[in-house]
Amino acid sequence: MDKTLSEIPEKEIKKYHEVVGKHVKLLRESKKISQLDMALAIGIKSIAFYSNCENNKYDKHFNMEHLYKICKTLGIQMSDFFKEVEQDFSS
Amino acid sequence: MDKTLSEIPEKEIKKYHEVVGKHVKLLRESKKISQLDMALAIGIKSIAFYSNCENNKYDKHFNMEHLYKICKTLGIQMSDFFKEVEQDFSS
DNA sequence: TAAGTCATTATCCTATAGGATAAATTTTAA
DNA sequence: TTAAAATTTATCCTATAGGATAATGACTTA
Repeated sequence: MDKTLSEIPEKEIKKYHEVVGKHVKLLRESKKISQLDMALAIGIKSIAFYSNCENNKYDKHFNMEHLYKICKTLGIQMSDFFKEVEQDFSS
Repeated sequence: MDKTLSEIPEKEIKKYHEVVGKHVKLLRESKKISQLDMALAIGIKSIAFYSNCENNKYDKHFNMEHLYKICKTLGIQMSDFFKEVEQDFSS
C-alpha cells in the first residue's frame, strides 16, 4: 500500500540538532569541561569534529552514541537532557 | 595532552540500542501501528530495515532523526520516551 | 607582549550507517 | 484450512556520517 513518507521537514530536524548541540555546550560549560576533554570522553580525538557538532556546522551533529556518552560524562539522564532541549525547542 | 578515550564499553551502547528498540516496539504496538506504517512515517520504505532496528539485528538501530520522528508519530516527548528507556535499562 | 590554551573554519577521506531487496517465516483473519 | 497481512532473516550496495587534519582566530595567562 502506497503511503506518504515522512512529512516532517528537514529544517525541523536540523533545528532540533542545533538545539541539542546548544544544550550540550551549555551543560559542558556549566561543568567547566573543555571541548577537548568532552571529545576524548566520548571517544573522539578530533576537537574540530566535536566543535562542529556542538555548533551544527557543516551538517555535523551528535548521534545517539555521542549523546549517551555525553550525558554519562555530565552525570545526567538522557531524559533530563531532552527535557531541557524540548523546553528550548518549543519556544 | 594524551587523555584516555571513552571507557564506556561497546556492549553497553549496544544494550542501550536494544532497549530503545524494545520500547519503540512496545509503544508502537500500544498505539496499534504497524511496522510498515511507522517505517513510512519516519521516511523509510524498507520494513526490513525498520524491523532490524526495532530488534537491533545485524547491528541496526534507530538514530536521532528516526527517534525524533517516531516520538512525533506516537505523540510523545523524547524526554518521556527516554524516561521509559532509562527505567528499563537500569534494572 | 608573547606564549599557551581553547575553539573555529574548512575540507578531505573512507568505513560503515542507512536502507534497499527478496525470500522465508510467523501471525492473523477470513 | 487457506490466504493475506505482518514480520523476520540475510545480504548487498553506496552515499554520507564519522572523524580526521591543518591552519587560523580568539581568549587567557604569565
